[in-house]
Order: sequence, then structure tokens, then C-alpha cells
Amino acid sequence: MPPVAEGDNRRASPTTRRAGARRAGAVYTPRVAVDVVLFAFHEATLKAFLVEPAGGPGGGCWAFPGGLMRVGETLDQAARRELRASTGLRDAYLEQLFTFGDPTRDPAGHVVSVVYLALTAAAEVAGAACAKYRQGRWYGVSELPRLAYDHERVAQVALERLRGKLEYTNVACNLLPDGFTFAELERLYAAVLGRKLDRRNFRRRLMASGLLRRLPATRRGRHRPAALYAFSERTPRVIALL
Amino acid sequence: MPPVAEGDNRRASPTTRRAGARRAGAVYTPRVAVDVVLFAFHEATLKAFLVEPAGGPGGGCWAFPGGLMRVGETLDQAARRELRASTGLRDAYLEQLFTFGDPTRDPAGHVVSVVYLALTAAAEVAGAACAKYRQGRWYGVSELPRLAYDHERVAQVALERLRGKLEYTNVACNLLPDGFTFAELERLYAAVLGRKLDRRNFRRRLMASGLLRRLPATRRGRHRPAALYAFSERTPRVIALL
DNA sequence: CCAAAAGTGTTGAGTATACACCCATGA
DNA sequence: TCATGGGTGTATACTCAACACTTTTGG
Repeated sequence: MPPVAEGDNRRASPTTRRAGARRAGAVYTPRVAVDVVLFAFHEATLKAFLVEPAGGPGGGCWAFPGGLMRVGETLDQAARRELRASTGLRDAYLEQLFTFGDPTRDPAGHVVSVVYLALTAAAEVAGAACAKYRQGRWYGVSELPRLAYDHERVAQVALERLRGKLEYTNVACNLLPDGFTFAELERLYAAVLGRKLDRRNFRRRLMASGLLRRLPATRRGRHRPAALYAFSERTPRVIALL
Repeated sequence: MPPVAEGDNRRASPTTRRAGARRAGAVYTPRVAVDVVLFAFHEATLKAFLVEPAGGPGGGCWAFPGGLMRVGETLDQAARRELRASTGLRDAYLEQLFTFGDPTRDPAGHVVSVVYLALTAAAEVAGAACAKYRQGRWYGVSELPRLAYDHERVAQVALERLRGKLEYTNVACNLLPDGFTFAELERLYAAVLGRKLDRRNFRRRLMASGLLRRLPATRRGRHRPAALYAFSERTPRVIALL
């Protein structure tokens, strides 16, 4: 396999990359956007936050919130900015998910989109009012409407990632507020993973993980009161759970 | 947490994103580059391919090959193009790794870099001659020189990903040519993971995985001949191995 | 007292790990 | 014949999955 000198090489070397900085905009490269897939667990269902782009040719389509990145900010900052602009949320778990760059994904031009996965325990707060879009609302992940751009695929990738991470990390702590019952935690896992879990085995393992802290209070309802728990820390941790 | 209308919103909505397409270059967004971290297993060592950017202010620093993305191509295409331009390799395993977007990562301007992980079994071929850079060569991953940009971090992330994937996928098939011995395969795993493996247990598990196909030939050396194997398929597969 | 959800242990099967000796060859 | 790396099996500890009844409360 002999080395091949391609016409390709002219503009793309690191040297050119740097020289090009002086004439920003003159270099013919796609633009960068950041999109955010925000999940919350609410009413025993995993929900995703969608916005309806104001008047865009999305034609009544929904999409995950996002927008162009700016020069001088980090990707994380851009994601946090977009999250806040579309939902009002100031804090949420954020993790880079994947970058989509197909030139046809946005019919109006080549935009590379760095997609973030976001989790919140405050579903009611988010999207109560949305300054940036015509409207924003929560959809159960199994009842998503038609999505614009390549966001069907984005949704799929985000869900896969969340499912994977539930089993071997403590991400779940970002989907529940302090003071949840074991039953709620189990319903969260069952809803996201799409399968039933054995109550006793589930409880044993999460207890053994040491991630949970028992609160003094109990939740009282129509039936036997349930002990309340909180995650003892919310720093991301890799740990086999299931 | 009341919704906050930020000055942020003006330019970043999907609407603006599309409208902006007509005046490409006028929108103030970082440029997009694709970098490729190519690994090979050679002489019982995991090696990475580095290039010395021609005359750039890298100042004798090495870096992973890469360059600006072009409008109209996919990320995968860009990665394949860069790989070929810097190493001559036409085919290699390629997987998107992570996107780095810190505005200070390239001192000459804000460039968002989508980094790909690449694997090849043809270490000798790659970089035999390199059209695009002053020079390109292999470095053992434990003896990397100082790297330009944020490529120290990039190297770290790439290695972590490779380590992780060795244990639960068949990626290793992309690092060995057909006709390897079990000892070679085990050395590959030991070198990448940085720990010794039990020969019998290792062999049992890989046999049980069904990923390997025994070749009729044997490798003859100074000692007892060793049976040769190949991976029965190279399509990516998720499977617990260790 | 009844309905509904909370809480609790054991057993059997399968899997993971640790470990040591013989084999085939070229020099 | 010897040095070198190739090749093989078993016993034990542990981990995982399946499984059902009692408790507590509100209505």
C-alpha cells in the first residue's frame, strides 16, 4: 500500500489550520452547534425535553434544544448555555454524547453538532417557561413525536447511553431528588431499561454499593410508610450495579 | 428557578442556524477539525502514530495527524481522508472517540476537534512515507514525546477507550493480521491492559467466545510450533471477554 | 378487616480464579 | 539433551438468579 499524495492535503494540515485562524470565515469548514438531550424521570416515566423551533421549516417538527457554538467558549459551556436558554435550568448533569456531522443532517447547511446528554431531577422546573423557543415540553421517550434534523437517531443514541450507564455507574443520582423510596428507584431503573427487576436482588445490590444514604424520614401514603433514601454523593462514579 | 432570558439567545436558535447558512463564514463559530489517533501492535508493544507538523509553531513537537473538515463530507469521511493522507492507509478500523473544544487548545484560534480512534494491523505499511507531513513515525505509547495542542489528553482518552473495549468487544481483531498465535494475542492484551493474564483462563475464554478460527498452518520458530488463528469475523461485536 | 405497597433470606447453578506439569522443537 | 516457549485440566470460592411470605398502614 504505497503512500498516496492526495489533492486533499492542501488545506488541511495543522499548519494551514493555524494560518487560517487569521482569516476566520475564509476557511471553508462546517459550522459547530451544540444540542442537548435532557432527560428526567417524572410520573414513573422517562421523559425527554423537546422544543418547537420558532417558525423554522421544521414544519411543526420538534427537536432537542441547541444552537451554534461561539468562539471562545468550551463545549461544556456552550451546552450549559443552551440548556439554560431553553429550560431555565442552571445546573444539571451534563456529559458529551456524540458528534454528528453528516452534511445532510440540516437541509440548510453543513452543521456539525456536538450532542450532550443532560439529566435533571427537577422536571417540573425545566421548561416552565422557555424564553428561546415558541414552546418546550416533556415527552415520554416511548411517545416522541416526529423529530427534525437527525434527532431521531440522536434520541436513540442518547437512550442507549443512558441505559448503559445506569447499569455500571451512579448516574441515576442525577434523575432523583433526595428523599426517594426504593420502589421509586426501582421503577426508574425498570422504566429506563425496559424490563422488570427483582425487588430483593435490586435492593441488596444497591445497598451493597454504598451509594445510598438512609434518611430519617419516611414517606407516608395510603399504605405502609416507605423509608426514604438519598445518594450519599453525586460525583460521577463507575461501579457495577446490575 | 425562573426562566432566564439571556442575551445568549439572539444568534443561537435553530432558526438562526439555518438562516445563517446562506452567509456561511459570516457566522462567528469555531472551525472543525478531525484528528486521528492510530494505534498498532508491533514488536510486542502498543504504538501510536505521530507526525511532526511541517514548520508549525509546534516547535519540534509531535501531534496526531489531522486537519480541517470540509463542507459536504461526513466526519467518518474526513477521518478516513486524514488517515490516508498522513499514513497512506486506505482501510482501518475507525471509531469516533471524543470531541475537544477548549478555545485555548490551539493557540492560533478556536478549533473544535473531533477525534477518531483508529486501529491497524499493518504497522509497517503505515507511515512508510508520509506525503503530508515532514515526518511521521510510531512511538510506543509509554514513550510518547511531548505533544502539541491538547494531544496529551487526547492520547490518554484514546488509550482508556481502547483498554475498555478490549475487555468487552472484539476490537482486538483490528490490531492483528490473520495468522497469529495465542501467545501473540495474549501479549497484545497484556501490553494494552498493562497487566499479566493467566494463560489458561485467557485461552479458555477466547475459545469459548467463538470469535477465533483455527488456521491449518502453524508458526515454526526455534521451539515447539504454535497453532495459528484468525478472527472469524471483523464486524464489531459487543461480547464479554475478560 | 381488607387492599395495597413495603420489606426481608435462602438455595442451587453457574462462573471465575488459582494453580503446575508435560510437549514439541531447533540448536 | 537442553533450553524455550506451547499447550492442557481441576478444585474451590464466589457470584448471580430465582423464588414467597410477613408487615404496616389507611380507608
